[in-house]
Amino acid sequence: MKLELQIKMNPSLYLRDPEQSELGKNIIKHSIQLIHDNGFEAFTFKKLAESIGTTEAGVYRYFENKHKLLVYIISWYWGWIQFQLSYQTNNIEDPSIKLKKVITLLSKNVEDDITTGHVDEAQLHQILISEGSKAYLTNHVGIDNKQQFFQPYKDLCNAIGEIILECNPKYKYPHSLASTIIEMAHLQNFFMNHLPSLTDFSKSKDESEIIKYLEDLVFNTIRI
Amino acid sequence: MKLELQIKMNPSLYLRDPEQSELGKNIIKHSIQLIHDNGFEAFTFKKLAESIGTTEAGVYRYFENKHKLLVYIISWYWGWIQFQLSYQTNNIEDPSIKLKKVITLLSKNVEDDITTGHVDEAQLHQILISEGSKAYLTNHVGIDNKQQFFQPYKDLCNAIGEIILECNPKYKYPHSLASTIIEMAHLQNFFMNHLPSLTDFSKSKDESEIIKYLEDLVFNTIRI
DNA sequence: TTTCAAATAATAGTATTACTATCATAAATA
DNA sequence: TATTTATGATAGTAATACTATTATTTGAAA
Repeated sequence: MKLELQIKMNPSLYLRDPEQSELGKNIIKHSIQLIHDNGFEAFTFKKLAESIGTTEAGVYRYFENKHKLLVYIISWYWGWIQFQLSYQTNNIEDPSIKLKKVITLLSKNVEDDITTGHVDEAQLHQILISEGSKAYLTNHVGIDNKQQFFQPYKDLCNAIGEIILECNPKYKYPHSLASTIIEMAHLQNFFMNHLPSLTDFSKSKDESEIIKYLEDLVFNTIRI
Repeated sequence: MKLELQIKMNPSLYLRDPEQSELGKNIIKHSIQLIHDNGFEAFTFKKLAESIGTTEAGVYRYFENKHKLLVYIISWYWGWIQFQLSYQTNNIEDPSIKLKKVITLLSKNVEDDITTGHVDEAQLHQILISEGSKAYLTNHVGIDNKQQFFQPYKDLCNAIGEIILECNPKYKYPHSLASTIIEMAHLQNFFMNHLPSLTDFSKSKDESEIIKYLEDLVFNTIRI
């Protein structure tokens, strides 16, 4: 039996559900590829259509605009991370071991997950590092937020906050620390690779150094 | 005698020095206003020209494109912060008091500094919160970095790293912690105002809560 | 098996953006 | 006074971010 992981997406993000057709899946697959390769600014629906072998109008039937498509794939990623988190921390008692798993999960370069045919998680992880914050750093963040576009991020943040509170029920900033962990796992990775003097990570450019930094930061902060 | 603060800018950022003419100063002033009001995505040289009362071509004589203009005003801001930092920590012996000043300086909503005629620092601070990371989260970050576009940010990061080391000479990640402080001072502010469930700050939306969070984070991390 | 609706392909068109180019004029300077 | 230099006014182009129309294919219900 072949297991397929399905992540439930907010229907306001799309006009037609891309999971329900070959064209839809191709849109997701090639979007990830193109945004990964050239960045979100250089990404256009025309290039995407050409890469798939369909027309611009074809893409517009699935997504209203490229911003919603970006939010879609980012939401998908957070849903997938949420699943990985519950899977990997299942049956673990010690909350500090759970928290270490979280830090590693967010910081380590991901391998492609074969149970999700049309999504390359490794590329998606890179997209999150370089483009993730563009999902919410917009003028219309309020409108998007009202439509729950950032729910998967918030859910993850809550889940991590819970683990932090299990480690230290008296810690006062579990959500802020959770969002700090998430954002810094990505940003320190970006800095390490592109602006290394903003970090203390040697030229090896190894994510394990980011993990050490974050573990030191987090456990010194929450220790009682 | 009237003191005017001049911040030395990287000449590769502009075609003609905007400090040297009325039109140039107007470009800076109105850019800050427009980016603050409508966000960087909605900002165009046409709208800017209209707002000043000049033509698009007039703006292009000063800046090659809107990205360089954004990097320019952001660099200016970091230069100004650097100055504030050295000014405010001058004659202070205790490094942990210096570090607290840094956190406050980065987190607190800024007031307009009258010694800089055409720049509204309060608006600039808001721009940094919402648009700051767009300066480097691009495809061409490597090229920009080679041209030293991010030098003011790096200098600030180094200066903060030095203070961290004064507090604890054995701390292993002074630069990463410095960039974490800078980025989180802004990001937690953005979250507080737009995605509050990613933080633990009450509805008062008071930056002093961010300061408390960061002080707790930083001093627990570096304490010996 | 036919029929009918839904999905897709092909093409065209528009407003805006991000520029480049040209030429005339005003101001500053040598 | 001659001449550079900055600005203003206008025009033009390729690309982007869409919308609209029509024709064709496909797949499910009658």
